[in-house]
Amino acid sequence: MPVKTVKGTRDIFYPDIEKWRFFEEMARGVLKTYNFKEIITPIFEYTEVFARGIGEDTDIVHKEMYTFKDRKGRSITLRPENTASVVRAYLEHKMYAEGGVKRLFYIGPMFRYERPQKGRYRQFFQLGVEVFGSKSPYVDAETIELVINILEKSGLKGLSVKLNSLGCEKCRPVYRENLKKFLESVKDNLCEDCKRRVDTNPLRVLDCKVPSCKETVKNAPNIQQSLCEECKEHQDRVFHYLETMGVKYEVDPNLVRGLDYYTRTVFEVVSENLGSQNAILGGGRYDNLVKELGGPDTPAFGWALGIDRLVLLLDDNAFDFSNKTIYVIPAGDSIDYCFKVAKSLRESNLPAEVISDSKSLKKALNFVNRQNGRYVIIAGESEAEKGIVVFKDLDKRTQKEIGFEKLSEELKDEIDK
RNA sequence: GUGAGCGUAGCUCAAUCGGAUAGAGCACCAGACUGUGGCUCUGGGGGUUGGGGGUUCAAUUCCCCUCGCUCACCCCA
Repeated sequence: MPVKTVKGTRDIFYPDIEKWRFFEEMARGVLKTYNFKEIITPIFEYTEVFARGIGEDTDIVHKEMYTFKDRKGRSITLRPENTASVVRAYLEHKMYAEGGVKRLFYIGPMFRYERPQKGRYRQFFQLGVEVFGSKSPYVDAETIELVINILEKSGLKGLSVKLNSLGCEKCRPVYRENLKKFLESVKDNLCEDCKRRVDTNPLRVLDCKVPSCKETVKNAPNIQQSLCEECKEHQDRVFHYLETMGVKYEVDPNLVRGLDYYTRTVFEVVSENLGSQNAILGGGRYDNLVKELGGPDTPAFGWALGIDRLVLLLDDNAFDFSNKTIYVIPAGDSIDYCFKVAKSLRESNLPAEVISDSKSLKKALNFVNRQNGRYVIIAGESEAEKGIVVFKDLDKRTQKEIGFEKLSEELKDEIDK
């Protein structure tokens, strides 16, 4: 095997691609009904966009980016996520000047240099949304409801929605210090990783899976009880709207997200049917990012969904993979006639394939069988002379003659759509 | 970056304690069968056993290195 895909990347093709397209088209439809507009940003940006947008201290920026120098020596990075790029675009095109609320969605590949495993790839695909210009908790709730809607239309089971608030620039630092003090006092009971995190990312300790850490952290100060009045009020209203909208959720005070920019609402949807990479989407509010990147003070909310992981969960049985192609088979020197027939079918929006390379009718029929094909049209010399075709339904084991002119009309009754 | 498991034909897998020309099923190609299908029968093409090195009279088998895949850790979608 001379050349292979790069580690952590893969080819996606039939039949899996059918599931991708189903999801993508369904999601686009839903997004349209919430008045989201698509944005396509470049898959690479100046490294600075991500370094500043995601946060220098995050793992993503630290060790997971595909960064290289272009021919002029500028540092370029393949996007590890898309929020930073969308914010950059929002600012570059001064979209804030329109006033009001801006709703954008994107869909496309992201790149992270990580060790691949189930549900985790170096090139993976995300569908995401960003809402700019609203600090209303209604936006938090509705944007979450939007993605729950998409998930429900995907037919997924065994999902749970986890919700938390990380506070704002006023209450978070206070909480962070209190937590740090607490963790220092119980440091001996923590795992090695967590001992390190006490300084680098104390909130992350709350989410550690090591049993001893879980136990230790049970008595840690709870962010839910440390929220300031405004944050508390915001969260209560998010809860209220979610309940009105019929979205079921659970509050998880230990939910922290890996990106620096989140404020207040954070959420995550996990599946019990994936491996250890069980988060299929995550997101939250980021009220300071736009300002930090040099824009006007603009509150924002967004989420990103892992399409690879979602497709992994889609039930094969929910898809019709049956072969609806009408195979057009020549007999004798009738390939010209076959094309006429196929053309006619295609004009009527019926999928047709001419079998031009088969040495015999028998072999052609054999081929169709192996393709799990059902419909065959024999368009041989004698049919061409009479201006008819022979239509066969291989499942029903029936065949009949149809006049060329009546082809699409008659087939509409025969073909199972 | 760390750890574990696995790499044999296109696919799924065999190959005894280290032993002969590495086999089978499915798939593919051809014929029986020159205009009517899934069956059957016959024949055929396919492999540097992931790669490199070592031990041995002899390596798919044992050892080392390396690459790849998978899962887990870290982290995340």
